[in-house]
Amino acid sequence: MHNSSIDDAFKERVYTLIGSIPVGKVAAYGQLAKLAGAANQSRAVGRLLKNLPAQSSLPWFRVINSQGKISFPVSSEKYMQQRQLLESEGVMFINDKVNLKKYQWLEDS
DNA sequence: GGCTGGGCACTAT
DNA sequence: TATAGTGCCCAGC
Repeated sequence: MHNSSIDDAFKERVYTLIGSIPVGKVAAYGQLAKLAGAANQSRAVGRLLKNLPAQSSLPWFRVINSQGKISFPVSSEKYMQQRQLLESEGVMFINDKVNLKKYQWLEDS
């Protein structure tokens, strides 16, 4: 309905998951939501990242959308910062997007 | 304190 | 590319 808030346990699980993404890999918002036990809450994941302190040690930049693209305007500062961090880890961009087949984090591997 | 409307770092057709 | 479905959150009443 209205006035809901992100469950604390869900939050914790998402943070833990993000911290578990290996260097050089990426994960989708929906993927994290599902792993955290709430399949339809991809949007909440995005909200969590937005509220994250800028100096947080969490690798928030390894979270992108299901199309393999960064969820910011291509010319924005945030976009370039995120892209640079990923490229510095060996994640390559082709036409502003990542090859998920190659770089998506598979929880089991 | 309760409701509503609108904005989003989303996804699936 | 566009549209619909979905959920979190904030600003005004």
